[in-house]
Amino acid sequence: MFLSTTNNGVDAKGRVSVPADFRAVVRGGVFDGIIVWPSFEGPYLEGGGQALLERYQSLIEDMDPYDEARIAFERAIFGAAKPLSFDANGRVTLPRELIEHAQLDGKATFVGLGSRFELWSPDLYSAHQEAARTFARENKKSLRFSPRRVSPGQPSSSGPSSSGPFSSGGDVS
Amino acid sequence: MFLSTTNNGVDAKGRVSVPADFRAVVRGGVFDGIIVWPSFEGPYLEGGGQALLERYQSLIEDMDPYDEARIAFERAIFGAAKPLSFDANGRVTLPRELIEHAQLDGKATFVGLGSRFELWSPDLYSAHQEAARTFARENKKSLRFSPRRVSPGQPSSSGPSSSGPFSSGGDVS
DNA sequence: TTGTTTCCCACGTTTACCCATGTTATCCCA
DNA sequence: TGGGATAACATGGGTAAACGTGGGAAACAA
Repeated sequence: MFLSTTNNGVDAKGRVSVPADFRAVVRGGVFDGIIVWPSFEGPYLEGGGQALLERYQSLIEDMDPYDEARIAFERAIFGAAKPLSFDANGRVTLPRELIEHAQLDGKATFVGLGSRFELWSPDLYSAHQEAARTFARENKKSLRFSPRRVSPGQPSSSGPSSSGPFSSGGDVS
Repeated sequence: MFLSTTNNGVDAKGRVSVPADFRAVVRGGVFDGIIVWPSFEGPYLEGGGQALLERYQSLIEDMDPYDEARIAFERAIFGAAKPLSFDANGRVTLPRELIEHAQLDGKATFVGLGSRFELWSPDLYSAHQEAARTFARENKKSLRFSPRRVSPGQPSSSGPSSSGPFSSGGDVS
Protein backbone atom coordinates (compact mmCIF):
# COMPACT_ATOMS: atom_id res chain seq x y z
CA MET A 1 0.00 0.00 0.00
CA PHE A 2 1.13 3.51 -0.74
CA LEU A 3 1.03 5.32 2.58
CA SER A 4 1.96 8.68 4.10
CA THR A 5 3.28 11.85 2.56
CA THR A 6 6.84 12.60 1.52
CA ASN A 7 8.47 15.70 0.18
CA ASN A 8 11.40 15.17 -2.18
CA GLY A 9 13.47 17.35 -4.45
CA VAL A 10 13.22 17.62 -8.21
CA ASP A 11 16.61 18.46 -9.71
CA ALA A 12 17.44 20.31 -12.89
CA LYS A 13 17.19 17.12 -14.90
CA GLY A 14 13.69 16.46 -13.66
CA ARG A 15 14.83 13.62 -11.46
CA VAL A 16 13.03 12.87 -8.23
CA SER A 17 13.65 10.17 -5.65
CA VAL A 18 10.66 7.92 -5.25
CA PRO A 19 10.20 7.29 -1.53
CA ALA A 20 11.69 3.97 -0.55
CA ASP A 21 8.35 2.79 0.85
CA PHE A 22 6.71 3.40 -2.49
CA ARG A 23 9.42 1.55 -4.34
CA ALA A 24 8.90 -1.42 -2.09
CA VAL A 25 5.23 -1.51 -3.10
CA VAL A 26 5.92 -1.95 -6.80
CA ARG A 27 8.97 -4.13 -6.39
CA GLY A 28 8.69 -7.55 -7.94
CA GLY A 29 6.76 -6.71 -11.07
CA VAL A 30 8.18 -7.13 -14.55
CA PHE A 31 8.40 -3.40 -14.91
CA ASP A 32 10.72 -1.89 -12.30
CA GLY A 33 9.27 1.57 -11.97
CA ILE A 34 6.08 3.56 -11.63
CA ILE A 35 3.48 4.80 -14.07
CA VAL A 36 2.44 8.43 -13.85
CA TRP A 37 -0.13 10.51 -15.67
CA PRO A 38 -1.56 14.01 -15.30
CA SER A 39 -4.74 14.04 -13.29
CA PHE A 40 -7.73 15.21 -15.27
CA GLU A 41 -9.03 16.73 -12.05
CA GLY A 42 -6.40 19.34 -11.43
CA PRO A 43 -2.74 20.39 -11.44
CA TYR A 44 -1.26 17.25 -9.98
CA LEU A 45 -0.13 13.83 -11.09
CA GLU A 46 -1.49 10.40 -10.38
CA GLY A 47 0.58 7.30 -10.30
CA GLY A 48 0.86 3.71 -9.31
CA GLY A 49 2.53 0.48 -10.15
CA GLN A 50 2.04 -1.70 -13.12
CA ALA A 51 -0.73 -3.57 -11.32
CA LEU A 52 -2.81 -0.41 -11.07
CA LEU A 53 -2.73 0.14 -14.79
CA GLU A 54 -3.59 -3.48 -15.40
CA ARG A 55 -6.69 -3.01 -13.31
CA TYR A 56 -7.70 -0.04 -15.41
CA GLN A 57 -7.04 -2.04 -18.51
CA SER A 58 -9.25 -4.90 -17.46
CA LEU A 59 -12.01 -2.44 -16.60
CA ILE A 60 -11.72 -0.81 -19.99
CA GLU A 61 -11.61 -4.07 -21.85
CA ASP A 62 -15.01 -4.96 -20.47
CA MET A 63 -16.50 -2.07 -22.43
CA ASP A 64 -17.66 -2.21 -26.02
CA PRO A 65 -14.80 -1.79 -28.50
CA TYR A 66 -16.21 1.34 -30.06
CA ASP A 67 -17.99 2.72 -27.02
CA GLU A 68 -17.36 6.43 -26.91
CA ALA A 69 -16.57 6.21 -23.20
CA ARG A 70 -14.03 3.51 -23.80
CA ILE A 71 -12.13 5.54 -26.36
CA ALA A 72 -12.19 8.57 -24.11
CA PHE A 73 -10.81 6.65 -21.16
CA GLU A 74 -8.17 5.03 -23.29
CA ARG A 75 -6.97 8.38 -24.53
CA ALA A 76 -7.20 10.08 -21.16
CA ILE A 77 -5.39 7.35 -19.26
CA PHE A 78 -3.23 5.26 -21.57
CA GLY A 79 -2.49 8.13 -23.89
CA ALA A 80 -1.20 10.26 -21.07
CA ALA A 81 0.45 7.65 -18.86
CA LYS A 82 4.23 7.58 -18.80
CA PRO A 83 6.11 4.55 -17.54
CA LEU A 84 9.04 5.85 -15.50
CA SER A 85 11.66 3.30 -14.56
CA PHE A 86 13.91 3.62 -11.54
CA ASP A 87 17.56 4.38 -11.93
CA ALA A 88 20.13 2.68 -9.73
CA ASN A 89 19.29 5.03 -6.87
CA GLY A 90 15.54 4.74 -7.01
CA ARG A 91 14.89 7.93 -8.91
CA VAL A 92 12.69 8.56 -11.92
CA THR A 93 12.98 11.32 -14.49
CA LEU A 94 9.77 13.25 -14.91
CA PRO A 95 9.05 14.37 -18.47
CA ARG A 96 8.67 18.09 -18.96
CA GLU A 97 4.92 17.87 -19.65
CA LEU A 98 4.29 16.25 -16.31
CA ILE A 99 6.43 18.78 -14.45
CA GLU A 100 4.50 21.56 -16.11
CA HIS A 101 1.11 20.04 -15.47
CA ALA A 102 1.81 19.71 -11.76
CA GLN A 103 3.71 23.01 -11.65
CA LEU A 104 6.61 21.37 -9.87
CA ASP A 105 9.45 23.69 -9.09
CA GLY A 106 12.28 21.98 -7.30
CA LYS A 107 10.04 20.10 -4.90
CA ALA A 108 7.43 17.37 -5.18
CA THR A 109 5.09 15.88 -2.60
CA PHE A 110 4.24 12.20 -2.82
CA VAL A 111 0.86 11.44 -1.27
CA GLY A 112 0.10 7.78 -0.67
CA LEU A 113 -3.53 6.81 -1.23
CA GLY A 114 -3.49 3.07 -0.80
CA SER A 115 -3.67 1.57 -4.25
CA ARG A 116 -2.24 4.64 -5.93
CA PHE A 117 -0.51 7.89 -5.11
CA GLU A 118 -0.50 11.52 -6.12
CA LEU A 119 2.31 13.91 -6.86
CA TRP A 120 1.84 17.56 -5.96
CA SER A 121 3.66 20.78 -5.86
CA PRO A 122 4.03 21.32 -2.08
CA ASP A 123 2.38 24.74 -2.22
CA LEU A 124 -0.58 23.55 -4.21
CA TYR A 125 -0.95 20.55 -1.99
CA SER A 126 -1.18 22.50 1.23
CA ALA A 127 -3.75 24.79 -0.36
CA HIS A 128 -5.65 21.79 -1.55
CA GLN A 129 -5.48 20.24 1.89
CA GLU A 130 -6.91 23.35 3.41
CA ALA A 131 -9.73 23.43 0.90
CA ALA A 132 -10.45 19.78 1.52
CA ARG A 133 -10.60 20.44 5.24
CA THR A 134 -13.00 23.31 4.73
CA PHE A 135 -15.14 21.18 2.50
CA ALA A 136 -15.18 18.42 5.05
CA ARG A 137 -16.17 20.81 7.80
CA GLU A 138 -19.01 22.22 5.75
CA ASN A 139 -20.24 18.79 4.80
CA LYS A 140 -19.83 17.06 8.10
CA LYS A 141 -23.37 15.84 8.16
CA SER A 142 -23.03 13.87 4.98
CA LEU A 143 -19.87 12.32 6.26
CA ARG A 144 -21.47 10.67 9.22
CA PHE A 145 -20.80 6.98 9.29
CA SER A 146 -23.68 4.58 9.61
CA PRO A 147 -24.54 3.45 13.14
CA ARG A 148 -21.69 4.80 15.14
CA ARG A 149 -22.72 8.21 16.42
CA VAL A 150 -20.38 10.57 18.05
CA SER A 151 -21.95 12.45 20.91
CA PRO A 152 -22.97 15.95 19.82
CA GLY A 153 -20.65 17.65 22.24
CA GLN A 154 -17.43 19.28 21.22
CA PRO A 155 -14.26 17.32 21.55
CA SER A 156 -12.76 18.83 24.63
CA SER A 157 -9.16 18.59 23.61
CA SER A 158 -8.58 19.43 20.01
CA GLY A 159 -5.19 17.86 19.99
CA PRO A 160 -2.90 19.40 17.44
CA SER A 161 -1.52 15.97 16.74
CA SER A 162 -4.81 14.65 15.47
CA SER A 163 -5.14 17.18 12.70
CA GLY A 164 -6.91 14.75 10.44
CA PRO A 165 -9.42 15.99 7.91
CA PHE A 166 -12.33 15.03 10.11
CA SER A 167 -11.25 16.70 13.28
CA SER A 168 -14.02 19.17 13.79
CA GLY A 169 -12.28 21.36 16.31
CA GLY A 170 -9.16 21.80 14.28
CA ASP A 171 -8.09 25.25 13.31
CA VAL A 172 -7.32 25.79 9.70
CA SER A 173 -4.22 27.85 10.12
CA MET B 1 1.61 -2.16 -24.03
CA PHE B 2 1.52 1.08 -26.00
CA LEU B 3 1.55 3.99 -23.58
CA SER B 4 1.86 7.77 -23.57
CA THR B 5 1.85 10.34 -26.31
CA THR B 6 4.80 11.34 -28.48
CA ASN B 7 5.16 14.02 -31.09
CA ASN B 8 7.60 13.25 -33.89
CA GLY B 9 8.47 14.85 -37.18
CA VAL B 10 7.42 13.70 -40.63
CA ASP B 11 10.04 14.65 -43.20
CA ALA B 12 9.67 15.36 -46.88
CA LYS B 13 10.00 11.68 -47.70
CA GLY B 14 7.15 10.77 -45.41
CA ARG B 15 9.46 9.23 -42.87
CA VAL B 16 8.60 9.32 -39.18
CA SER B 17 10.46 7.93 -36.19
CA VAL B 18 8.38 5.40 -34.32
CA PRO B 19 8.86 6.07 -30.60
CA ALA B 20 11.42 3.71 -29.12
CA ASP B 21 8.92 2.46 -26.53
CA PHE B 22 6.53 1.48 -29.28
CA ARG B 23 9.23 -0.34 -31.19
CA ALA B 24 10.06 -2.28 -28.07
CA VAL B 25 6.46 -3.47 -27.87
CA VAL B 26 6.45 -5.10 -31.31
CA ARG B 27 10.03 -6.31 -31.14
CA GLY B 28 10.43 -10.03 -31.39
CA GLY B 29 7.71 -10.75 -33.91
CA VAL B 30 8.45 -12.16 -37.33
CA PHE B 31 7.58 -8.84 -38.93
CA ASP B 32 9.89 -6.09 -37.72
CA GLY B 33 7.59 -3.11 -38.08
CA ILE B 34 4.10 -1.81 -37.47
CA ILE B 35 0.81 -2.13 -39.34
CA VAL B 36 -1.16 1.04 -39.95
CA TRP B 37 -4.54 1.76 -41.49
CA PRO B 38 -6.82 4.78 -41.78
CA SER B 39 -9.44 4.97 -39.08
CA PHE B 40 -12.99 4.82 -40.33
CA GLU B 41 -13.95 7.05 -37.42
CA GLY B 42 -12.08 10.17 -38.37
CA PRO B 43 -8.99 11.80 -39.81
CA TYR B 44 -6.39 9.74 -38.02
CA LEU B 45 -4.60 6.43 -38.36
CA GLU B 46 -4.76 3.31 -36.26
CA GLY B 47 -1.93 0.90 -35.84
CA GLY B 48 -0.38 -1.88 -33.91
CA GLY B 49 1.91 -4.83 -34.20
CA GLN B 50 1.36 -7.98 -36.10
CA ALA B 51 -0.20 -9.59 -33.02
CA LEU B 52 -2.97 -7.00 -33.02
CA LEU B 53 -3.95 -7.78 -36.59
CA GLU B 54 -3.96 -11.47 -35.83
CA ARG B 55 -6.32 -10.83 -32.97
CA TYR B 56 -8.64 -8.87 -35.23
CA GLN B 57 -8.48 -11.66 -37.76
CA SER B 58 -9.59 -14.28 -35.28
CA LEU B 59 -12.42 -12.00 -34.17
CA ILE B 60 -13.57 -11.50 -37.72
CA GLU B 61 -13.34 -15.16 -38.57
CA ASP B 62 -15.93 -15.85 -35.94
CA MET B 63 -18.45 -13.79 -37.89
CA ASP B 64 -20.67 -15.02 -40.70
CA PRO B 65 -18.84 -15.17 -44.02
CA TYR B 66 -21.39 -12.94 -45.69
CA ASP B 67 -22.23 -10.77 -42.76
CA GLU B 68 -22.26 -7.20 -44.01
CA ALA B 69 -20.33 -6.07 -40.98
CA ARG B 70 -17.70 -8.68 -41.60
CA ILE B 71 -17.15 -7.56 -45.14
CA ALA B 72 -17.04 -3.97 -44.04
CA PHE B 73 -14.43 -4.71 -41.40
CA GLU B 74 -12.36 -6.76 -43.76
CA ARG B 75 -12.29 -3.97 -46.28
CA ALA B 76 -11.81 -1.19 -43.78
CA ILE B 77 -9.02 -2.83 -41.84
CA PHE B 78 -7.32 -5.55 -43.81
CA GLY B 79 -7.92 -3.95 -47.17
CA ALA B 80 -6.43 -0.66 -46.11
CA ALA B 81 -3.75 -1.80 -43.69
CA LYS B 82 -0.15 -1.19 -44.68
CA PRO B 83 2.71 -3.06 -43.08
CA LEU B 84 5.49 -0.54 -42.52
CA SER B 85 8.89 -1.94 -41.66
CA PHE B 86 11.48 -0.10 -39.64
CA ASP B 87 14.61 1.22 -41.24
CA ALA B 88 17.95 1.05 -39.46
CA ASN B 89 17.01 4.06 -37.32
CA GLY B 90 13.56 2.92 -36.30
CA ARG B 91 11.64 4.99 -38.81
CA VAL B 92 8.83 4.01 -41.15
CA THR B 93 7.78 5.65 -44.39
CA LEU B 94 4.12 6.58 -44.45
CA PRO B 95 2.40 6.15 -47.84
CA ARG B 96 0.90 9.26 -49.28
CA GLU B 97 -2.70 8.13 -48.82
CA LEU B 98 -2.18 7.64 -45.09
CA ILE B 99 -0.54 11.02 -44.73
CA GLU B 100 -3.47 12.58 -46.53
CA HIS B 101 -6.09 10.75 -44.53
CA ALA B 102 -4.60 11.94 -41.26
CA GLN B 103 -3.77 15.38 -42.67
CA LEU B 104 -0.22 15.12 -41.43
CA ASP B 105 1.91 18.13 -42.16
CA GLY B 106 5.42 17.81 -40.86
CA LYS B 107 4.37 16.48 -37.47
CA ALA B 108 2.68 13.33 -36.21
CA THR B 109 1.41 12.44 -32.74
CA PHE B 110 1.61 8.82 -31.61
CA VAL B 111 -1.02 8.03 -28.98
CA GLY B 112 -0.57 4.76 -27.09
CA LEU B 113 -3.86 3.06 -26.18
CA GLY B 114 -2.72 -0.15 -24.59
CA SER B 115 -3.05 -2.83 -27.21
CA ARG B 116 -2.92 -0.45 -30.15
CA PHE B 117 -2.03 3.13 -30.99
CA GLU B 118 -3.28 6.06 -33.03
CA LEU B 119 -1.49 8.53 -35.24
CA TRP B 120 -2.78 12.08 -35.38
CA SER B 121 -2.00 15.46 -36.72
CA PRO B 122 -1.00 17.32 -33.53
CA ASP B 123 -3.54 20.07 -34.09
CA LEU B 124 -6.43 17.70 -34.61
CA TYR B 125 -5.43 15.61 -31.64
CA SER B 126 -5.20 18.35 -29.07
CA ALA B 127 -8.89 19.13 -29.54
CA HIS B 128 -9.85 15.49 -29.18
CA GLN B 129 -7.56 15.07 -26.21
CA GLU B 130 -9.23 17.90 -24.38
CA ALA B 131 -12.61 16.35 -25.11
CA ALA B 132 -11.44 12.99 -23.86
CA ARG B 133 -10.13 14.48 -20.62
CA THR B 134 -13.35 16.34 -20.02
CA PHE B 135 -15.38 13.26 -20.72
CA ALA B 136 -13.22 11.18 -18.43
CA ARG B 137 -13.56 13.72 -15.65
CA GLU B 138 -17.32 13.78 -15.95
CA ASN B 139 -17.71 10.04 -16.19
CA LYS B 140 -14.97 8.76 -13.98
CA LYS B 141 -17.51 7.18 -11.70
CA SER B 142 -18.22 4.55 -14.32
CA LEU B 143 -14.61 3.48 -14.00
CA ARG B 144 -14.98 2.48 -10.40
CA PHE B 145 -13.74 -0.96 -9.71
CA SER B 146 -16.57 -3.37 -9.33
CA PRO B 147 -16.77 -4.88 -5.84
CA ARG B 148 -15.89 -8.40 -6.83
CA ARG B 149 -12.57 -7.32 -8.14
CA VAL B 150 -9.33 -7.05 -6.28
CA SER B 151 -9.74 -5.24 -3.03
CA PRO B 152 -7.91 -1.93 -2.71
CA GLY B 153 -4.24 -2.48 -2.43
CA GLN B 154 -1.58 -3.44 -4.86
CA PRO B 155 -1.82 -7.06 -5.86
CA SER B 156 1.88 -7.56 -5.42
CA SER B 157 1.89 -10.65 -7.55
CA SER B 158 1.89 -8.64 -10.78
CA GLY B 159 -1.68 -9.39 -11.62
CA PRO B 160 -2.65 -12.18 -13.97
CA SER B 161 -4.39 -9.75 -16.25
CA SER B 162 -5.17 -10.41 -19.84
CA SER B 163 -2.06 -9.57 -21.74
CA GLY B 164 1.40 -9.07 -20.41
CA PRO B 165 1.47 -5.30 -20.55
CA PHE B 166 5.09 -4.47 -20.49
CA SER B 167 6.63 -7.35 -22.28
CA SER B 168 5.88 -7.76 -25.93
CA GLY B 169 2.43 -6.31 -26.14
CA GLY B 170 -0.67 -7.95 -27.42
CA ASP B 171 0.87 -11.35 -27.47
CA VAL B 172 -1.64 -13.53 -29.15
CA SER B 173 0.85 -15.71 -30.87
C1' DT C 1 16.23 9.17 -68.73
C1' DT C 2 13.19 10.71 -64.61
C1' DG C 3 11.07 9.98 -60.52
C1' DT C 4 10.57 7.07 -56.47
C1' DT C 5 12.04 4.16 -52.85
C1' DT C 6 15.38 1.92 -49.93
C1' DC C 7 19.65 1.86 -47.63
C1' DC C 8 23.51 4.14 -45.39
C1' DC C 9 26.08 7.58 -42.78
C1' DA C 10 26.55 11.79 -40.06
C1' DC C 11 25.00 15.14 -36.54
C1' DG C 12 22.93 17.50 -32.29
C1' DT C 13 20.18 16.62 -28.38
C1' DT C 14 18.38 14.03 -24.87
C1' DT C 15 18.37 10.36 -21.88
C1' DA C 16 20.10 6.70 -19.11
C1' DC C 17 23.86 4.94 -16.61
C1' DC C 18 27.69 5.41 -13.50
C1' DC C 19 30.27 7.13 -9.54
C1' DA C 20 30.66 10.24 -5.52
C1' DT C 21 28.89 12.65 -1.27
C1' DG C 22 26.16 14.31 2.74
C1' DT C 23 22.48 13.08 5.76
C1' DT C 24 19.37 10.28 8.17
C1' DA C 25 17.92 6.12 10.22
C1' DT C 26 19.02 1.61 12.15
C1' DC C 27 21.60 -1.68 14.54
C1' DC C 28 24.86 -3.39 17.81
C1' DC C 29 27.52 -3.36 21.77
C1' DA C 30 29.38 -1.40 25.77
C1' DT D 1 20.62 3.68 27.94
C1' DG D 2 23.92 6.03 25.32
C1' DG D 3 27.16 6.27 21.69
C1' DG D 4 29.52 4.67 17.81
C1' DA D 5 29.48 1.88 13.62
C1' DT D 6 26.95 0.70 9.61
C1' DA D 7 23.62 0.59 6.24
C1' DA D 8 19.89 2.92 3.76
C1' DC D 9 18.40 6.96 1.64
C1' DA D 10 18.25 11.26 -0.91
C1' DT D 11 20.98 14.13 -3.86
C1' DG D 12 24.53 16.09 -7.27
C1' DG D 13 27.17 15.79 -11.37
C1' DG D 14 29.78 13.71 -15.49
C1' DT D 15 29.93 10.61 -19.43
C1' DA D 16 28.56 7.41 -22.93
C1' DA D 17 24.89 5.45 -25.37
C1' DA D 18 20.35 5.93 -27.34
C1' DC D 19 17.22 8.59 -29.85
C1' DG D 20 15.26 11.59 -33.25
C1' DT D 21 16.57 13.97 -37.39
C1' DG D 22 18.59 15.39 -41.92
C1' DG D 23 20.67 14.46 -46.20
C1' DG D 24 22.72 11.82 -49.89
C1' DA D 25 23.93 7.64 -52.67
C1' DA D 26 22.46 3.38 -54.60
C1' DA D 27 18.72 0.31 -56.31
C1' DC D 28 14.41 0.07 -58.69
C1' DA D 29 10.35 1.12 -61.65
C1' DA D 30 8.21 3.68 -65.17
